[in-house]
Amino acid sequence: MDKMYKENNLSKNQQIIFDLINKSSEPLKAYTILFSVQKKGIKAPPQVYRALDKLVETGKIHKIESKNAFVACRNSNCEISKATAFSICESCEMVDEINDAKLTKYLTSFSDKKGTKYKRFNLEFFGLCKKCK
Amino acid sequence: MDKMYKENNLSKNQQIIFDLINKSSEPLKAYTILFSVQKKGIKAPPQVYRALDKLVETGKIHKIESKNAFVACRNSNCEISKATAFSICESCEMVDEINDAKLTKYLTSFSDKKGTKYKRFNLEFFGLCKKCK
DNA sequence: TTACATAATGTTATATTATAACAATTTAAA
DNA sequence: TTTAAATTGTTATAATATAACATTATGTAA
Repeated sequence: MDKMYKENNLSKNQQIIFDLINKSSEPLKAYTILFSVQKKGIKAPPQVYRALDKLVETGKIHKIESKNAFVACRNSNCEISKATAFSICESCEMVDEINDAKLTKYLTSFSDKKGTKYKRFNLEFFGLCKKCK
Repeated sequence: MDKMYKENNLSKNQQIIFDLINKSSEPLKAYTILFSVQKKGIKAPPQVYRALDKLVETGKIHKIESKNAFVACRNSNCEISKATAFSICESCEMVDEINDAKLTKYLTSFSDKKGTKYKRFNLEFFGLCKKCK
């Protein structure tokens, strides 16, 4: 049978779900995604979670842990999600990815009191966004 | 009736659940806690979640967002959980609270490109702990 | 002390988030 | 072209968390 996808490295379900997240202005939850893509034939949670897992793994999206929700990566510098930072508005729930070279460098090179370095971090800032202030 | 608690500022359920988390060497999940405290009369999820919420609110414990689990605060400097940082071992799942004044100061005073400052942050580092390395 | 507001508790049911397990198909590539 | 790996489809269920409501305990102020 003809190949069903090839233009890029995403599979059909991955592409559908990435597109949805990518054009969203806010973090999307797994079941919100599920309901949105049912018309496209994605009918069950495992299909969504598998695509999300892969997209996270490849750095195309990030999971906002404090919200159990997903955003598209806006930052070519966070190679495969080793170093992620977000600002989260406590009022409107808006999430922005922070792309700050100095911050990344500071945290990437951080070592704790025992001298241990870490290969990955996730940082979530909370406050009020410009609109809500 | 006689007052049931007063030695400190925690209620009965809060104290039971705090004690359990405080003496644990690893993060505890809500349902693990629930099973552990059923013999003490705490029988339903809302009782656990309410105590956890209050303990988080007052800074006695922290939630490890990437694990949906809770640890006791080991750091008198993270006043009411405004500035939390943890190291998480990807192999043995061990979690340590990081208490590093420079790090805290750096992140507390961080402002993004638009000049926005944040009133709270949570940082999770991932890597291998000393034992697992 | 009594009366009142607030906080905490107990309880049932249910909502939300996530994975296990297995069969089938598609893809890449040897 | 046949084989391994990745992806998909599907059903069921596990794990995490909250809604809603009734009751009791606690702190405080009249």
